[in-house]
Amino acid sequence: MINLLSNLKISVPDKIFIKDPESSELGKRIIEHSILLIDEIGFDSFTFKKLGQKIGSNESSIYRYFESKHKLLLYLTSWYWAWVEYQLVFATHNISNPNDKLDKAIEIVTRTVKQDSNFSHINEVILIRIIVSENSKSYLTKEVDVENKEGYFVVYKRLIIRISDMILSINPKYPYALSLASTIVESALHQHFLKEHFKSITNCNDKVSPYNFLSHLTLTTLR
Amino acid sequence: MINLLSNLKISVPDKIFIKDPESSELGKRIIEHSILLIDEIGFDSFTFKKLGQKIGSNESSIYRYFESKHKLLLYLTSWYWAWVEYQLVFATHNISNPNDKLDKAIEIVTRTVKQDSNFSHINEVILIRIIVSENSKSYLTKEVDVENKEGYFVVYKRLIIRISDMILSINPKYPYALSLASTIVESALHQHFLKEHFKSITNCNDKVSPYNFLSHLTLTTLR
DNA sequence: TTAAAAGTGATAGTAATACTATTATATTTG
DNA sequence: CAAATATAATAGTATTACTATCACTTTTAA
Repeated sequence: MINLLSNLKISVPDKIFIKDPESSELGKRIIEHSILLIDEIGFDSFTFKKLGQKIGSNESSIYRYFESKHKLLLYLTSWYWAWVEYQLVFATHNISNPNDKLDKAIEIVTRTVKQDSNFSHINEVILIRIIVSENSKSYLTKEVDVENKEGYFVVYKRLIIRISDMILSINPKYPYALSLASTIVESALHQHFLKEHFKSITNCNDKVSPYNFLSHLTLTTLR
Repeated sequence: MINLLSNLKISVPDKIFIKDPESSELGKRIIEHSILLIDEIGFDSFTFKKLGQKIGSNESSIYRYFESKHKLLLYLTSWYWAWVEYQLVFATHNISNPNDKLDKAIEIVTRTVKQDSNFSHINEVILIRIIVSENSKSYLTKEVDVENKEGYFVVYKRLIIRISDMILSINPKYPYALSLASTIVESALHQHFLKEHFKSITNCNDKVSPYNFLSHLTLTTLR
């Protein structure tokens, strides 16, 4: 998978950026270090000025790639969901048993990676951490409907629909396939958060993972 | 219930505020209009200056009640969860059948109210709307661990634990009671959000409610 | 090969934000 | 009636989230 992925470009809706950060060295440094800096200080305190200082570049140069830090966050979240979608499609396409297929999908959307590898400038281990705490901020805004029309959330929605289709192929009569799929994905992130910060309201810990919980929940519901 | 609640003071951890907004007219106006203004322009654009203009008062006066807009959000979310907790305890305490009890609890955490009534200065219909889009911003911060130690999230956590206990009284061997409880509460908000903004990834709509989905999910899982 | 175009960096400037501090005035309470 | 408390008004600060301009360098295209 490593070699395969390193030749593959994860595709992000192109209205999100002004200039494709994959198209230049500076662009790649912006992505690489924005992930590190958001992880370090949080998205709320993150600014293009601070990022510019980190990468030895100028604030104004970063604005040539993204019109705001919100758009940069949309880029990172879209990239992440596209990466998860790729892994999900790749890992499930040759599984014929519908239960096994869905279970593999749940494994992929719930897991955290131990080490990054595939894309030289993107540290996936850290990217997951920022997705857990920042993903929902990408859509919990007053502009969500406008941005949704612009297609900024297509990757995320497509992933949910893929999982929903897997649910329906196990049980075509299950009436809440989309809601269950969106809950699996959202709860996976939420349980990872609780495990780190609100341990008293989750059963997840070093031994029990969000995968164990969500896999059990889904398969008992559909049985 | 209306008369009962109007004599009851919902209790919010007192470290959240500098001066109790319930203790004065100005304090009540701050709460009342912060709910309306956050609903109108979103928490990100909300400022104490704008709120001051709305209520014909001064920015500096509002700072005597809350040290930041983040603390005000913590106040509103704590108030909301305390209100939900109260309703949950009240509505379930005389139900002896564990399944019915949990189902009632799910009904309460998933419902949106049609009209407000109980607390003159708090519009609960609108408060729920802002909880759906702003609740997670209260804890998705770099300061969450410090604030958790200060007790800012006790109400929310206590509610989850109550639901978890109800789950365990149905099935004491179910190993994910806390995670299921936290998922029910989180998913309830999330499905309400999807229903309004990302209709293509939820089955909830005017006819199917988050309650239908989550009640079905929970009861089939525990059966 | 050379001229134009594109990319980057540096500097400056703006309106708004998220506060803090001070002083004056009004209201409540003992 | 004096003292304490609450509120309002004003000013000030550092930072944010940009926009604009200009200079310099590198790339590309004729």
